[in-house]
This record gives sequence, C-alpha cells and structure tokens, in this order.
Amino acid sequence: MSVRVRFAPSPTGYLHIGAARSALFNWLYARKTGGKFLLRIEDTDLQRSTEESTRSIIEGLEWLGLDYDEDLVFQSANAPAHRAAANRLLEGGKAYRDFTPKEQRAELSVKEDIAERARANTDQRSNPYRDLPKEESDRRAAAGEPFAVRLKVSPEGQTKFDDIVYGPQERSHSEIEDLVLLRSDGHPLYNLSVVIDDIAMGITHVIRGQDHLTNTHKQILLYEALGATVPRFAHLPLILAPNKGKLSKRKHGEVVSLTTYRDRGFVPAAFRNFLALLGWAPPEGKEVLSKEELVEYFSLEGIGRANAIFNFQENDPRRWTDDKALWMNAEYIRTMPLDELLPMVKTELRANKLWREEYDDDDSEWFRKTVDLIRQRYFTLKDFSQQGRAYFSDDFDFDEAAVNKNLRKEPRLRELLSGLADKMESVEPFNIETAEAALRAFADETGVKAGLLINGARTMLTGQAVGPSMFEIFERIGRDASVQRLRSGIPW
RNA sequence: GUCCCGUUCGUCUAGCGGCCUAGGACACCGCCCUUUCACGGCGGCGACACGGGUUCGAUUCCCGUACGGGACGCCA
Repeated sequence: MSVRVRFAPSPTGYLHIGAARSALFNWLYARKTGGKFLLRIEDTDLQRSTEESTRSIIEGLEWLGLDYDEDLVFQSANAPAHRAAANRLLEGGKAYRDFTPKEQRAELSVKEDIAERARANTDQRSNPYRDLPKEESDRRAAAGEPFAVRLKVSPEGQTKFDDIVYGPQERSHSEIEDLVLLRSDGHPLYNLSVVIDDIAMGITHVIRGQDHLTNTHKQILLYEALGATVPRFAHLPLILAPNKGKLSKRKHGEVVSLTTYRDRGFVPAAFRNFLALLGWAPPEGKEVLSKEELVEYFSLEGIGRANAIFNFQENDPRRWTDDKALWMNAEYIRTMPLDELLPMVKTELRANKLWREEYDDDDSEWFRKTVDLIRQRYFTLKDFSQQGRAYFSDDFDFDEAAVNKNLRKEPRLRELLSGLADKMESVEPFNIETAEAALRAFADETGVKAGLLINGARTMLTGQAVGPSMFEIFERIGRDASVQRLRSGIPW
C-alpha cells in the first residue's frame, strides 16, 4: 500500500517553526516513498481559528517548497461525519451518553482542573452514566436532556503500538479516561475528529510532535472501536527554547514564527535545510543538502529521540536566531547558483526602492557581477539593501566607526582622497587593474602607504570599513561615481 | 499527583559491545591567506548526567537515582 501522510495544523496563529518541521518531515517521507503528502486544516475550534492563519500556513509551506497533493481538507467540513461516527459507536455500545449537567463540571482553569483530578485520584471508570441501561439512556436523550458522548474504555488490558521513532509503547487502560467524543452541544472533539479524518483520508503514517505520544493511545482505542486499520506512528522530538522550556510566541516572540525568517531575509532552501537538521542527521555527515538530497537521504529511522534546543539570544541583534541557521543562510547566499539568488535580491531591492529596471536588461551584467561580488560576506537577503546599499544608490549612510578609523584618524586624507579623485578621473579604461595601478602610483607620488588610501577610499565609496577588495569596488561603482564619492565631503 | 519520554562538546548531532586516546557541523580562540572584513586552509578549546550491575570488554545492554521534557480538557 502506498504511503499517505498529512500535515494537520490548527489555524490559530502564525506557523510555528516546530510545526513547520513536522510538515517538512511528512513531506520528505512522502517524497522519499513516492507517497502522498496531504494538508488538513484543523479548524474545529471556531473561536480561535482564523482565515488569515490558514493563509499564512499555506504561504509558509509554499515558501519552504513543500507542495501538497490532492485537495486541501478543512476539518470543520467533516463535522457531520464525526458526529455520525460517534453515533455509530453509541449504537454499537462502544460509547455512552454522559448526562452530567454542565453546572456540575468544575469551573476551574485547565491546570487547576488537572491538579484537582490528580488529588481526587478517581477511578477512570467511575462515571455514573457509564452503565446506564440503554433504554433509560435513549429515553432521557429523547426527552431532550443534553449529554456528551464518551468512549467506553475497557477497564482491562492495554493499548500497544510500535512507534517508528520511540519504539514500543504500552499504556494500561486504567490510565486512560473515557474520553469525550462529542460535547453536549454536539461538537466533535479533537481525538475523534483526527481519527475519523485520518481514516477518511487513508493516512498510513502519522508523523507529528511528541506531545501527541500519549494521545496516540486514545486514538488507537478509537481506531479499534471503529474497526479501522491503525496507521503507523512516528513521533518527533520537540523543539525547545534556550531555557529548555516550550518555544512559544507569547514568551519568545517572532523568532518562533516561520514568516519571520522570510521577512528577515532567509533563503527558503537554507531554512528548510536547517530545519531538517533539527532532530534528524543525514547518514553521511554532509549537512548542506539540496531538496533532492534531503529526499534521497531522509528516513524516519534517522530521527533522534531527544528534544532539540533552538538556540538564540533574545537581546543580541546579531544572534536573533540560531547561529547555525544564520550560518546556513550565509552559506546558501554565497554558494547557491547566482541565477537563483538574483530574483531574491531583486525582490529585496525593490522593497527598498533600490531596484532599477536596467538591472534586468542593459545593466544585467553589471548587476550579476555586483551581486556575485558582495554576496560573499552577507548573512541574509536584507544585507543587500542595507550593508550593500552603496552599490545600488548614491544615497547611503556612513558608519561612524569606519569614518573614525579610516578617515578622521589621518587629517591629510581629505586632501589625499581629493587628489586621488583627480587621478582617477583620467583613468581609461577604468577597471580593477587600471584602478589599482592608478592608486598605487598615486601612493608613490605622495609618499603614503597604499593601505591608507585603500581603506580611506573604501569608506568614502561604501560608507563602511569592511567589504570586498577596493579595486573590485572601484570597478563596480564606476569611475564617475567613484570620483564623485572621493570628493564628497559628506563623512567629514 | 499519575503516566509516558528523554539525557554524548555551549548548540545541532555521529555512535546501534571492542574500529572511541568518542567523529562531524555551528559558535569560540589561534595561525596562514589578505594593506579591510569575510571566504578558504591548518590547528586549538570542548561532551558520554550519576551510581550499581551484565560482560573478557561498556558511550553502546539492564536496574536505580538525579535532572529535563511531555501528557493527563465537553482545547487542538
């Protein structure tokens, strides 16, 4: 039977990077096995679900390059099927009506409620309606008395399954409550919906976060009660914050949201690559992997069991996200095929009003060479419009530290650079070699070290103390603009 | 509280009884390259949580302890 997996997020906010990784692993497994990767939006919590969130999930998957097969499924559309299944279980005596009135239920917060139950240490099979005779149950229901539907879990025995990642799992029935399938208002609950939909969609492998490991036992009970084939399960270790706590938007902000990476200049392939390495290791140790290589090497067996810490420094702008993610992005930016990078740079420049249509035709060669030159030391696509601004516009800022270090420190420089400008003005043709020759000749004539002029000129031309070889910069900026910038008094 | 899961360098991880004086990647440090900064090259720092077993031999298997995480809802 061919593999069918799914990614089933609830649309209650941005796409979390942990969820994104689940999606990636499901996708990789489907592509690896020639199976199908399906997308199901679990929007049954009407209060919290939003259309905007659904959109951002779909966009996020698209950004990561995770295409899904078949039609998108909205879980809310299947509510009638979920209710029907619950009623079937009721008819078959596998579930029962719980008439416990709403008022009797604890009005506590979730945590308090759990603590309360823990203290009470009640028998999971103690519900007074569990063994209500069918006639009475039917009569009270017919009379309009509200009821929830609970699964009747056998007091004896245990559920078992062999998790592909975590190995054999066993849980005694005595640890499992008679879970509610249908709320008293008829609304189907999560565990029921998931199982019914997974059956309907023909899911063969459920790959999801480890936080569902214990839910799995309840779901298996449902598969069995329904007489359905139980799929294989593979639970993924969790991604934790630096303090080993749960990674959450409320506590950690935008660093956990996938869209942040898009907005802050990540190359999708780089982030996908980084995500794949969180909890999974390629067999031969090669870590920079294309989409095709990822698919080729991926296996569920290669997934580790320990939770991974996503390392970032909240108050350090340079380390706003994991070091390795940033490194991976830089690696992609400097080594990916130039033709794939160019459109991304174009988008970035456009967004910052630095794009000129000529870069697409008359100046396309200039644009290619310039991007190829400066990409070598950039970390994100943002750098093209920020640190790289001087390559695309005459209107750029000067870095104070660079000005102090390379210009103000030597009072004669103002005069010297103006002289260098005069010298450059007559250089023809103007390229790396001729610019270098001219600068060195000028250094000899004036008796100063070439380095003084080189560093000074770099700052005059780019506003920065660091960057590519000065002579490459001259060629990129061009003679006229170079001369003009050398004469400019702006930074002084 | 109960149940479940986990624990190798700061971080991501390799390791599935001898190949381990524990390998790689990121980060950090040093040197080389470079009249800047990166890249690259070379080198360094740096880990098997602890205690018992089993075994000729444990990072690897078993038990316990500690620590961490998860689940326990008429949320998903």
